[in-house]
Amino acid sequence: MTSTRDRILTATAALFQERGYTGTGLKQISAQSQAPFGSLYHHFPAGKVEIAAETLRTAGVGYQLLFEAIADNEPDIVSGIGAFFAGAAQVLEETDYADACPIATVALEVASTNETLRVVTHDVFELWLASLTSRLANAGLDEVRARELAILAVTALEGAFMLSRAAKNTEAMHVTGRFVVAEIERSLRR
Amino acid sequence: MTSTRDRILTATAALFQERGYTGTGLKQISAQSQAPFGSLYHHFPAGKVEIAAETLRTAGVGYQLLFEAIADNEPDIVSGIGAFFAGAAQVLEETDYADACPIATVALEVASTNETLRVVTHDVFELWLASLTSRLANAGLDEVRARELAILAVTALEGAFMLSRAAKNTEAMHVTGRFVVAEIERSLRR
DNA sequence: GTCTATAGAAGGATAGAC
DNA sequence: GTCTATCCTTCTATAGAC
Repeated sequence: MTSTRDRILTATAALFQERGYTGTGLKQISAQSQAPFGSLYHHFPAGKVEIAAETLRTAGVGYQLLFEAIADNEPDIVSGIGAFFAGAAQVLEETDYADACPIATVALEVASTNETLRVVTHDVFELWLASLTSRLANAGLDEVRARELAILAVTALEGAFMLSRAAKNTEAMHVTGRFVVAEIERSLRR
Repeated sequence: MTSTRDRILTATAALFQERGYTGTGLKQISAQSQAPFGSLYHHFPAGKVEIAAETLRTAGVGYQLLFEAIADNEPDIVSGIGAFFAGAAQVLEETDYADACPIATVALEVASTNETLRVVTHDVFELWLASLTSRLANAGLDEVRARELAILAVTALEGAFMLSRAAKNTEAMHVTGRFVVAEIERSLRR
């Protein structure tokens, strides 16, 4: 029982992953979400930018919940992050390298061209960093170190998505994940 | 004495950094390069994809030369990579976070939508990895470890560009750069 | 050969029928 | 209030004037 509005956001998120913001047309969103074209403007009067902003915020929260679900299934934060990188690699393989980060492509596209959306992508990254920082701090790290490691994890993940998708293999995701895990382990042992 | 062809490639690289592939129009390229619209098709008969492919290859080599120039000015590979991250942060600040990686945005946009350009972005990343791997191997690391560290450096750099541009600050670039430098130092000491 | 003018398709947005 | 048909702009690409 998904609402039209939800279908629009889900379809847009998938299109953003694959084609980015400028590469995604409203007519594509209408087709893929099985929503009549007019419904787009009924639910999002401000048009494409409003759809994009809502999609990014929703997908950003969804991605965080996915991480937390995976992390909560693991004994500690280290294996939680390891499992997340491994899961990302597996999803890439299973979807022919289409299902990656719903924010990344759009973040780079809008950083210098659309201030409204740039702020939304920034907010999503900060949401992730805050969540990860607090988990690392709970594991025993001081706040400063926890945030630094969170930043490393997110930047490394995003860069690994980029190289893995370009290469159509998971080498970068696996290698990068191992480094991040090792670095966090080392910090915790200190 | 820059040729029309060179001006087209330079202008396109700048537009790709700021707006990405689908966000860049041929008319913008024509205007920014001060080349008549017809000249685009004179020099690149296959149109936009050919311009993009040439731009990515040229900018990819240029970026590698920039890294090597910086690295050759430093006493060792560790401070070379440190200087590169620091330089990237400085350029971001000086250009209001517009002048970043000429490949990154396009790489994510085309990964699932244009096989020709996907391969070009992959080739550029592999060029960088090969160069960096050989420098790390020359510094004393075995080939496997050298390639792993090269992958970490490139993924971390690309992710740091993404978060720094979204945030309009250099925190991610500085933090990430320090981790990469520390990791390489540790490997070399072993 | 260099460049302008335009074709044909696709983009976002909107008016108004029902 | 849902949806279709259309508007105007912008896109890539090309034809042909000079």
